[in-house]
Amino acid sequence: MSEACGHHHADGPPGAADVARAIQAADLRLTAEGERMTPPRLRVLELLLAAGEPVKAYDLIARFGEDGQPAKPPTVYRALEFLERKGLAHRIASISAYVACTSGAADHAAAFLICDCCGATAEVSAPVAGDLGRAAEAAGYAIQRTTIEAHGRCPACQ
Amino acid sequence: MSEACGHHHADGPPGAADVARAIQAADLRLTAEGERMTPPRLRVLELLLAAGEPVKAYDLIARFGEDGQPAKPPTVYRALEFLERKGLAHRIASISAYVACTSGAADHAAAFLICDCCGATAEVSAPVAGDLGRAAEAAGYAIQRTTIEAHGRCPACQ
DNA sequence: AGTTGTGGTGTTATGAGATAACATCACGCC
DNA sequence: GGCGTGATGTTATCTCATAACACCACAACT
Repeated sequence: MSEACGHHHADGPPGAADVARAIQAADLRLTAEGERMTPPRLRVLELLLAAGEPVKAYDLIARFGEDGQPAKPPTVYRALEFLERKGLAHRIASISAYVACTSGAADHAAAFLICDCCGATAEVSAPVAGDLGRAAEAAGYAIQRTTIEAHGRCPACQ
Repeated sequence: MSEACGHHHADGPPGAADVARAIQAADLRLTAEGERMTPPRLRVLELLLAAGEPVKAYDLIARFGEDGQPAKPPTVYRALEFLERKGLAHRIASISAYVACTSGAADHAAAFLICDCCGATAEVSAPVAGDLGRAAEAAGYAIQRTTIEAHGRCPACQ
């Protein structure tokens, strides 16, 4: 995904300390909500956080085992569904990939800026009340969730 | 796709006359641009227009032959890619489906309101210059294309 | 008319993404 | 201890999409 172009990119993956911190925060939040951070969920979240960019489901499946043993697809897909439901991860539909949430908010709509050159993504808060909301209101639609993804070039790749 | 709920829905599929009109307009525009409206492209556009709602690729494949003979996947996917490139159809990533364009504009970014109950969709013009554009500018991203899809309930299904 | 390049189509095969169905297990609760 | 619920393990399968290659149509040029 990354390094499709020859550029130098500043944002490397987060260090182990960052990952640990995010895991702990997630753990706390789940416990507070009466949810369980089980081993497969933890593992998938770990992989997403460590990647720091969108990851394909089958890459997660391949990386799942500590020893290189792949997981079975449902194991990972179930973890992803849970993480997404809890707002800890997001699916990026336009590239069929998954990414750890970088917003602190518990339950939120997200939007993404995706670099087609290096794969970097930036999560921004979804403009729920903005233009799209107005269009929906005009058409009489009651919106429940949104998929908002913008593709282009990140600052480093321009 | 439609009729998942028991409601009555006003917007039926367009009649043959509407389809014919849209086809002719598309044909004119392609000719003007030096592109060819070949049989498979025409057939796929016809199917999309007749459906009047998002259609799965393999449904197009199944319906392709006049006599019930399915097409080969590449035939339909190539037609879809062409139609999308020319702005005559759009892919809706969040449900992996395709829909005929209902905007007259030749080359445009689109956004969709999708009813999870009955499958109805409304195409609205993408808010390129709006919130998302501002977020992209703030993050230094140069946007090339967008995927904007809102899911919820259409007026009839609420 | 022959030739050649380009873009489109037909066909086979396979790769990539996701889920259904069912057995089993862990845990809290009474 | 017995039960209900939610999570996991496992097998199989389904859906979505594209690679690769042969062949064909058509325009442009000579």
